[in-house]
Amino acid sequence: MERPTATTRDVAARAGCSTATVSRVVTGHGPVSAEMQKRVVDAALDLGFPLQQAGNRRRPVLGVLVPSLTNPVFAGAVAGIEQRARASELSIIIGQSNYDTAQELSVATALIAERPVGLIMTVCDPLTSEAFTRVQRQELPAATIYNEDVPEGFGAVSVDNRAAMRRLTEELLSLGHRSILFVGGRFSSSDRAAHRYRGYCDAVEAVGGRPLQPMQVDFIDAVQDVDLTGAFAAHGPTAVVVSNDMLAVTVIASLRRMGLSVPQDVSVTGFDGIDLARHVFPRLTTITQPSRAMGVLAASLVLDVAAGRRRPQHIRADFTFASGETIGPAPCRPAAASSTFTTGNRNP
Amino acid sequence: MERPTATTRDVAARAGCSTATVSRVVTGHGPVSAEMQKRVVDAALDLGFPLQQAGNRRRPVLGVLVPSLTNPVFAGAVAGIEQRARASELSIIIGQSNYDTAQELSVATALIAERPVGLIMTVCDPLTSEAFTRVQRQELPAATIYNEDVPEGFGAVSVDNRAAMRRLTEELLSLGHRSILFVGGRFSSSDRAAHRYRGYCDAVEAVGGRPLQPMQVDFIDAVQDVDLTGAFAAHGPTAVVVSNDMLAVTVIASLRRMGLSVPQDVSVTGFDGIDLARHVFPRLTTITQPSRAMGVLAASLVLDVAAGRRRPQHIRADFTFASGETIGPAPCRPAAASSTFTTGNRNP
DNA sequence: CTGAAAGCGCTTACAG
DNA sequence: CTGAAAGCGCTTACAG
Repeated sequence: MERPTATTRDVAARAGCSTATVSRVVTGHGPVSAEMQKRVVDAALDLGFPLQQAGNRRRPVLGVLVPSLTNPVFAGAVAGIEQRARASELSIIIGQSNYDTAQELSVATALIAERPVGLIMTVCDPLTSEAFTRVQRQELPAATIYNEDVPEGFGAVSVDNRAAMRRLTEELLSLGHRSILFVGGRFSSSDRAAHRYRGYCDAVEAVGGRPLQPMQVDFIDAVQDVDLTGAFAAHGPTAVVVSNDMLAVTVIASLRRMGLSVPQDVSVTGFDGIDLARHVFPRLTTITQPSRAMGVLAASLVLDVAAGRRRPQHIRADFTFASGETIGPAPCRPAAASSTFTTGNRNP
Repeated sequence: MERPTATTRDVAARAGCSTATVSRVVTGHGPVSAEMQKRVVDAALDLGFPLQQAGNRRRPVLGVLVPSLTNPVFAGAVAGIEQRARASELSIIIGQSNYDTAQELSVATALIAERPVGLIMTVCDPLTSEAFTRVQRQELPAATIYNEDVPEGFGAVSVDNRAAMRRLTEELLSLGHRSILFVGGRFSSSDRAAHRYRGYCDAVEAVGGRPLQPMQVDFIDAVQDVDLTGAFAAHGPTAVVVSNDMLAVTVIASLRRMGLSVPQDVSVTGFDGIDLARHVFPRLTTITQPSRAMGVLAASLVLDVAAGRRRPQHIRADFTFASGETIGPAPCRPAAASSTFTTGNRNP
């Protein structure tokens, strides 16, 4: 894997010139005749001496750490980061944590070792993330994206998750729903889910209701079936607020399998606003985050900080309420009372 | 952005030792006392001298070039590549071409300049891609993923796109469909689409039919609406085979807007088998490619070639037919005859 | 435009 | 364990 790399001396010998001339060709600094240029380049290619078209030295890189690339929210942000990085002639290096704090730490360590110009990351939870504190210690220009509870002095780009989920829940309350279930990723793996749950609680408590316990789902990206029978038996919810679109689509499929139709029997909302949410039927009611733009913003911030042009700051991106077809008026009779469901529930 | 980096000499001065000792601490080679280790590390941190925990040198990298990260097919492959690369202590560097040959070339050039251990890429079309030939000239361990028509001696991982699309089309033919429309990305941006179209032709011609002209859509990833009115007016198809899942979901939404229901009025198939395709309603009938596994395979191949353990080879991954609910028997009366549609078509 | 030579940053046997 | 010194790969004023 490591062939003993040729040196400028080797190239000089083969090209019949001095190492100085080789160096001039390689760096692109200093005058070289076209003839000599060609001889040196040929010799370099023959010997496999690293000599790229323009700028043979590795470009500075920007490190990116996300939970998963297969969730379009993160892929969208990364796409934005890549676009912004490329505009500044930077490459991006990517690692995935798979929503796991141990992997998060090892990937962050590896990214730091690449000596990136800066780092952009979504960690499980900044309050507990070792990866996060390690990056802080490095005093590397860095910003989180999507995360909440990021300390001052560290960059951050996010929407107001709590307010956004409150908005969604209020929509359901105004449609008459009084038993609303929250389904999200495990809070220890996603501070976003935790904050969204708080927004749900805000809305429910504001009308004098009592929030239900959150249903936390283990997930990586392969969205499995979600077993909602227990929660439906216990609470008979007429609506489910789900903490992200991918999971919401799965929840809808699970409900359908339970014999419940959306939105007639149960209303469902998502969160993120991935492209597909707009095209599925029924169209998902959700909160849209400008993922790609948030990626661009985060990259710009980190690059500006790295260049000493700006202080790290917290940026709140605007979310929008994406009206869809997955919510409707609360049915008179809660879904849990439907025969399909209660029958199914008697079985172990 | 480029502060004049401190040298070993500076660190040595501050730590009160020789440059040799500094070098030993930095490289981790050679004996150093715990006391001295600490002094040098402190001095290095104070001066911002690059000195990471373990292995301060940049890890070798694997370059990855994909059309777009926001299409889950590519994100899935990249996730697999990242996983495999990490297992070998490599980082991955990523670039997107946005399905554009010019960007493809500039990104490829940038990736080559990073001196990667190897390169994995999906190009618009290997037969015409300058990026592809440039990588070939570099004699860098490399493999395409998803692409067809890759020359021998270059690695490749893909499913048999033509056979897979033939399989899908045959399914529709067996349901009685005789006017089937092919909708895909522009062939100049996607050799996959071109090959899939051939598979469609194979199936149609095998039953003595005449293939329709392909409808080629410009796309990046923000899947827009697809205007199918012209094609429906001209051919009155009872089925649409779409060259990827993302686009298929958009096509279904467009048909719905035209007042046509799937699969009652029109059958639709996708291609790729992205996670969401399994969960949307009606469940998409499609071909599933093992994207993540293909990413792992491609990464393994390139790493093996780089290590001299294997020759570049072409690997065909198995596709599976994913039965769904978006296809049904051909209706007696073609969809084009529906009143909604023909009326709309009279307007300019 | 080119090379000999000085120099820079880093590493590494060689002494002690 | 540590340093003085030699050395390596590369770059860059300095002559010509």
